[in-house]
Amino acid sequence: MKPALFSVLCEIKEKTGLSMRNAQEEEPPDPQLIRLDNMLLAEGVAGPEKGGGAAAAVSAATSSGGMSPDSSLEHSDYKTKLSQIRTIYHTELEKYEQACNEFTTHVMNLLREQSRTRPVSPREIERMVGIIHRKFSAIQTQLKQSTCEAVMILRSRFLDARRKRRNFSKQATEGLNEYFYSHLSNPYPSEEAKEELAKSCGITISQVSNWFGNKRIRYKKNIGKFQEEANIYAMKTAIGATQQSEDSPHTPNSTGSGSFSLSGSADLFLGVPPMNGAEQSAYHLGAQTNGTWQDQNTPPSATPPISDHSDNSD
DNA sequence: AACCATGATTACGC
DNA sequence: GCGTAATCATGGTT
Repeated sequence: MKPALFSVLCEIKEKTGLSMRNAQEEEPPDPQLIRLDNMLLAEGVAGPEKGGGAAAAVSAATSSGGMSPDSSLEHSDYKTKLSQIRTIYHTELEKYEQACNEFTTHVMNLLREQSRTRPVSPREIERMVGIIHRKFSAIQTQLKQSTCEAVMILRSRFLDARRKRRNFSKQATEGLNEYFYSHLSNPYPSEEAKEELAKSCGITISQVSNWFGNKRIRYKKNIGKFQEEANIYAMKTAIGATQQSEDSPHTPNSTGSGSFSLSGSADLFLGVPPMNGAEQSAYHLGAQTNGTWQDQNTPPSATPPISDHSDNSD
C-alpha cells in the first residue's frame, strides 16, 4: 500500500518539479575547465605520475621558451618546485574526490533511508548526486585554476631569463664591441661570425644576436653617446691591426674581428675629443648615421654589393 | 630610492 | 627567420 502511494506521489513530484529542475540537468562542457586541464597536462602537473611528468614539464617549458639548453641548475630548482605543486595538487584533488564520494554516499544513504518515510524517487536521488558532483567539480576547477596560477608564477619566476639577467663579462662585451665597431658600416655578423663570437665570448649565439640587436638600435638612437666608445674601440682595433701587420703580414684568422678597414668611419676618430662631438659628430660615421644601415641587401650608393670590408677574405 | 645601463622578450614587418 | 622598435626586469651607480 505505502510503496504504491509513494510512487504515485513521486510521479507527481517529478511532474511538478520537472520544469524547474530540468534546466540544470545536462552539464555544459565548460571550455575553461578544458583549458585548465590541458594546461595542467601540458605542464606535467596533471599527467602521469612522477619521472616522466616532471621531465615532460621541463621539456615543454624549455621548448616553449626557446631557451638555451644550459642553466640546468635553475631547471632542477624549477623542477623541484613544480613537483611540489604537483604533489599538492594531487593530494588536494584526492582529498576532494574522497570528500565528494563520502558526501555522496552519505546523502544517498540518507535519502534512501528517508524514502521509507517520505516519497523519494530514485531519479531524485540521482539528481541530487549530480548536484553534489557539480558542486565538487566546481571546487576542483578552482583548485585547478589556482594550480595553474601557481605554475605560471613559477614559470615566470624561473624561466623568464629577464629575471636572471647577468651582465656579460668584461671580455665578452669587449669582444662584441670590437666586432661591432670594426664593422660599423655593416654590423651584421654572419652566422659563422656569430658562432665565433659566441665561442670566444662564452655566450650563446642567440645572446650574440640579442646583443647586436640591442647595440644597433641603441647606437643608432644615440650616436653621440657611443662616440667615445666608438673611438676607443676603433683605436684599439687599429692598433691591434697595425701590430699584427707588423708582426705577421697575414690576415687574422682568430676572431675575425681584426683589421682596421673602417673605410669611411674610423679615419678621423683619433682627432675627435670624447666629450664635445656629440651634436655635430654624426658626421664622421657617414653611411650608417643617416642611412642607419637600413637595408643590408641594397646598398644605397657606391658601396659594392660584396659585404663591407676588404678584410674578410674567407 | 632614483637613475641609468643592459640583456631578454615581445610585437610586427619583410 | 632575422631585423627593428618598444618594452620589461634586473644590475650597478649615485
